[in-house]
Amino acid sequence: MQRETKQRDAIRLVFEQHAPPLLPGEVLRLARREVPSLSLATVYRALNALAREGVIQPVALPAEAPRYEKAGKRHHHHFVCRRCRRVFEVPACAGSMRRMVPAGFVMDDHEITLYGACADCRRR
Amino acid sequence: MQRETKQRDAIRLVFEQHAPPLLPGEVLRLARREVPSLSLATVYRALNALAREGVIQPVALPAEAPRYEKAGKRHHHHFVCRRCRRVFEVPACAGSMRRMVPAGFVMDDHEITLYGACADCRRR
DNA sequence: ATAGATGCAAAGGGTTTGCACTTGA
DNA sequence: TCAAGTGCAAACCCTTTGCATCTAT
Repeated sequence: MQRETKQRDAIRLVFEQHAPPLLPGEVLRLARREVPSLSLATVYRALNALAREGVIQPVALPAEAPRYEKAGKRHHHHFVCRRCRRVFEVPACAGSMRRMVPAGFVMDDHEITLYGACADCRRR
Repeated sequence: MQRETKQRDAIRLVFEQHAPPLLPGEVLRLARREVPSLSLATVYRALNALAREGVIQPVALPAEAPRYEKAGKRHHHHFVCRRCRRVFEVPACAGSMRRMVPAGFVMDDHEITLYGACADCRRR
């Protein structure tokens, strides 16, 4: 990503304006507000480039297609609502994971995903 | 899955003999030892059926294709070795996840995945 | 001017499905 | 016997890629 184009600006803007991790298709839909001619291929290319540059980061959730969110957030995890399928940021962490690591293994990262019903779906 | 066929027996057997979560392709390879003519389509159909029946359960790991393992194991999580890509069972759990749940949300399940180097890869 | 970026359509990789044939009960 | 199960190939869905065109520098 060496040039500044209106497509890439639009895609970067989407991540500035949306906190939850987004699917490529959602990025396309949102960025088309700025650039209606935007194609999905360009979105994929931009997502890969922006991720390589560290502007956004991939968010892999179990049984979910890969999403992306703005990079540089502080440590957090995600909550997946089983009803509306929305993904929420959870600013907390469980801590004590070190003791889960089997003897002889070395852990360098961990991922926690919570499942359940979000507040909105709960009310209904 | 109402009939007993040699294909399905072979697939069930694979899960009896292999603890770590398996990919469909691995199931095919292993089950072909019993039934060489086995097709991938049959594996997929059997995996879906066995999962529906609760004989096996899907194991969804972030950024990994869905795997399956024998159902009924006690609560555990998984460790993914970044070097050899093998998946290990971790019999422990971090506990204290309740406090991560945002106000108004209800959590009914959680998934923890640890990443790093397994003992074998560590030695090298 | 020209290398990089875009859009389209085709190609890939993994999973599912339609259909004729086979087989368990 | 005959509905359920199998194997094959085609269909699907999502992501990547080839290529002609466009455009930022």
